[in-house]
Amino acid sequence: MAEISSDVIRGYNDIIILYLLLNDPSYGYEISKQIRSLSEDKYIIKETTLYSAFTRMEKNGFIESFVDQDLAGGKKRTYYRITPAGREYYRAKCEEWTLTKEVIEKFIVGEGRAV
Amino acid sequence: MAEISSDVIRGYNDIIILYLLLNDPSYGYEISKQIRSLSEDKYIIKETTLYSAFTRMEKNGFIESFVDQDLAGGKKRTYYRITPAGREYYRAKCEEWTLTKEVIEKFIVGEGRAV
DNA sequence: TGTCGTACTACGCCTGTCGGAGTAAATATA
DNA sequence: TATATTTACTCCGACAGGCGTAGTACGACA
Repeated sequence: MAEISSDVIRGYNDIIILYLLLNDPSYGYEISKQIRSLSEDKYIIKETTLYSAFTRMEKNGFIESFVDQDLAGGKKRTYYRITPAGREYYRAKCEEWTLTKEVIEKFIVGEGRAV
Repeated sequence: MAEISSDVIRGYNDIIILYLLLNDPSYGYEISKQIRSLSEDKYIIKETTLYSAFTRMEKNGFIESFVDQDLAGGKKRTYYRITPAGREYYRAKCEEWTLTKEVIEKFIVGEGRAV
């Protein structure tokens, strides 16, 4: 089966992550599991990709972090919350997606057609 | 208006170029004009991107080049022709596109919906 | 006792894209 | 006739996101 390559997904990890933060704050491990289950195992984000996206998007003001210190065993967990700028960025990226999709589909030969 | 960013198009330039070689050989300048007109000016590929894609794809065996030496004034023009491996690569990339589109659309909130 | 799941961090490489500059001949415009 | 634009590339180096590898540390389960 075809796999999703890193070059193809590049530029979309941001919106995938932000989508999962639209309603509630969340954290790395949970988001990675949600991406996996929502995509029906078709896309499994790499940990390094995910956490570096958090760092970058926080730097850009699209998300904010806060730490839950009170987990069992004194463990901590870093949550992320989407900011208004992040919502705006998400909206813009969705528009860009629509446009990009239209453009790319002009260069795709549909299934069943001879190539 | 939303613009197509380089991160988003990354990974699709190959299929855009190969699509334009499916029926006939062509060359850089013509392909760049065709991309522009077919996309209705929504996507204008950068020259450096285009020519480095040629180099890379030739190295990978997806296209072959030949030179027309007989242009007016002794000018030459480098044409590219898609190979069977290139057709196979194009087909695979189209499949990947279908899959990727399905995945990404699970993380997109449609127009008119509150975000 | 050891492996699996949870929840990360750090380091550095790879690759496609792009900005900028340069070359040079043909054609269009003033 | 002089200048600008179009055609048709080439070279170099920078950038940024994704990813491989490794490491840390705790709890649960068998």
